[in-house]
Amino acid sequence: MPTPHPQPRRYRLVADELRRRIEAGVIPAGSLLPSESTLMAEFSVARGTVREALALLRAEGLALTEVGRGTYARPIVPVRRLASERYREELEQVRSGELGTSFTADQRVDWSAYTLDKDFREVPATKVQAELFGVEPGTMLLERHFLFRTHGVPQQMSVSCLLLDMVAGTPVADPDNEPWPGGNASQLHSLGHTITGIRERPRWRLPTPDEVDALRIPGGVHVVVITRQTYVLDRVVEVAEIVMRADLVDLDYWIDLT
Amino acid sequence: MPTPHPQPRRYRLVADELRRRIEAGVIPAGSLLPSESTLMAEFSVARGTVREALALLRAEGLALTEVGRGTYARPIVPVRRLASERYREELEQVRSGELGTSFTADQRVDWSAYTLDKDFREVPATKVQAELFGVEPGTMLLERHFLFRTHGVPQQMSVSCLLLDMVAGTPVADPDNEPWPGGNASQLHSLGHTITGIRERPRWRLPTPDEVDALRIPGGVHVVVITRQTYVLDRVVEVAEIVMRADLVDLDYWIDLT
DNA sequence: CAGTGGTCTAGACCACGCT
DNA sequence: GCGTGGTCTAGACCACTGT
Repeated sequence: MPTPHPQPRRYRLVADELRRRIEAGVIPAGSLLPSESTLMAEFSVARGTVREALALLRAEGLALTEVGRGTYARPIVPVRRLASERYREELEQVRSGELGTSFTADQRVDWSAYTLDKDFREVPATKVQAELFGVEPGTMLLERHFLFRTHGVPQQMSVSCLLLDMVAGTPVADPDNEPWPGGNASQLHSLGHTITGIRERPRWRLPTPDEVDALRIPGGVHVVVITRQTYVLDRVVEVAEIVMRADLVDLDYWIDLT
Repeated sequence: MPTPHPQPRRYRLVADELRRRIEAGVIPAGSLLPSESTLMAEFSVARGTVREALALLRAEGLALTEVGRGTYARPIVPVRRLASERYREELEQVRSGELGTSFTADQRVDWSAYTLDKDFREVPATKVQAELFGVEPGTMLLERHFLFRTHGVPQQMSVSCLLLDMVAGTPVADPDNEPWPGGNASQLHSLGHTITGIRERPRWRLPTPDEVDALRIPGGVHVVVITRQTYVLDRVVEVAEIVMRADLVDLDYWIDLT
């Protein structure tokens, strides 16, 4: 809808003023904006106009809306930096055999605030999954569905798949062993596979209704979806799809050229 | 706006039906959807309801809208894979001293379809720029604004900054030398700097009015913004911000753990 | 319960793209 | 000029969240 109407465009004026107030701190982060009816009165516009202004602010990531409560300025939330280097750190741990020592102990302490919903299924690979693994469609996979929470708040959904004949009968296939100390790298190491590389393909989209529900995503917030392939040499040993609220993460990739 | 109204919700029904038609190929990619007034008649709903349905399809990336023309199913467009490995390839070229030979020649052929708008400025570093470079705010920078086109179609906007006292008086500071064979890596190599790493931080947002204008972004399409820092050892030698239509690129990062 | 946002209607005027 | 979407109004009923 690239720019008709050279005139005022009232919904823009309303949005501009609200944006100004939010950025100036007149409306502090996390606090409620005036209600739609208040805004109708203040700016002398119809409700539809107010709602268009609020929709714009939501799309810009400046405001969130909850039914029955109101629209509020986006609270300042701790953003999780998702740096590619975290994989290297995980692997260092595994290689040095230091699981269960200081670093892992620290992790465990952090884990006290974490809870994990898990659901393991054995399924034949879909066409997409097969392509990502480089195997024939129908090859059996162990599909592991996770929902991570911090202090009870849902943070991340993921589906991680392993080739079933690589894990069947091992502790990795037992959901009771999750969360696994040292994570994926450690898990694969226990199966005799040492990760040599990871490929990540991030994209952004609207959340599905399932995701809105599971992650309690407020109106106007998008999700980041990362498709991850874990490699041992040229072989893909794990395929995962990770879904997070886009406003809670900050992707950070390091490309080493030495 | 997480899900009130357990009932039909008409705009959803309209959107669902249109989505079905698009995915089934009843409405081929690139072709126009029925006009809003046609949809009003077909589904017996008010115009606002039709517009909400179309807004949803736009937000999902399935439809694009152009004023005076209509709303059409997203055409199938060649998506550019933005793989991190491309930096390694550039660097290989530079290292092997093969600029001007086959590979570069091929590039040049490709370049025949490219045009580049450029605008160089000498500016003091803003706080953000200074932080990215690791220098004091106010340090002079060469700010290079580029707009890339393929066959005349704007594809990518970028602003690439170099430390002015590193480039002043060199061919790199002359816009007439753009596009530079071999790209950034080659350019920095000519200054005696061999790149050792790159950090990229991708994010996603609505386009600014400037971006809508420069990149001719249709309604409902977002942009990917990549903040790039080019490193020589621990020193940042280039900082760039790259803006592309989100529906035309596919980010692909490889994390080597060997 | 009152107040919030979510959905929907039925009008209206305007700027834009085509023919 | 006609049809397109962009904006705007003034109503209405509903579900959800609080008290």
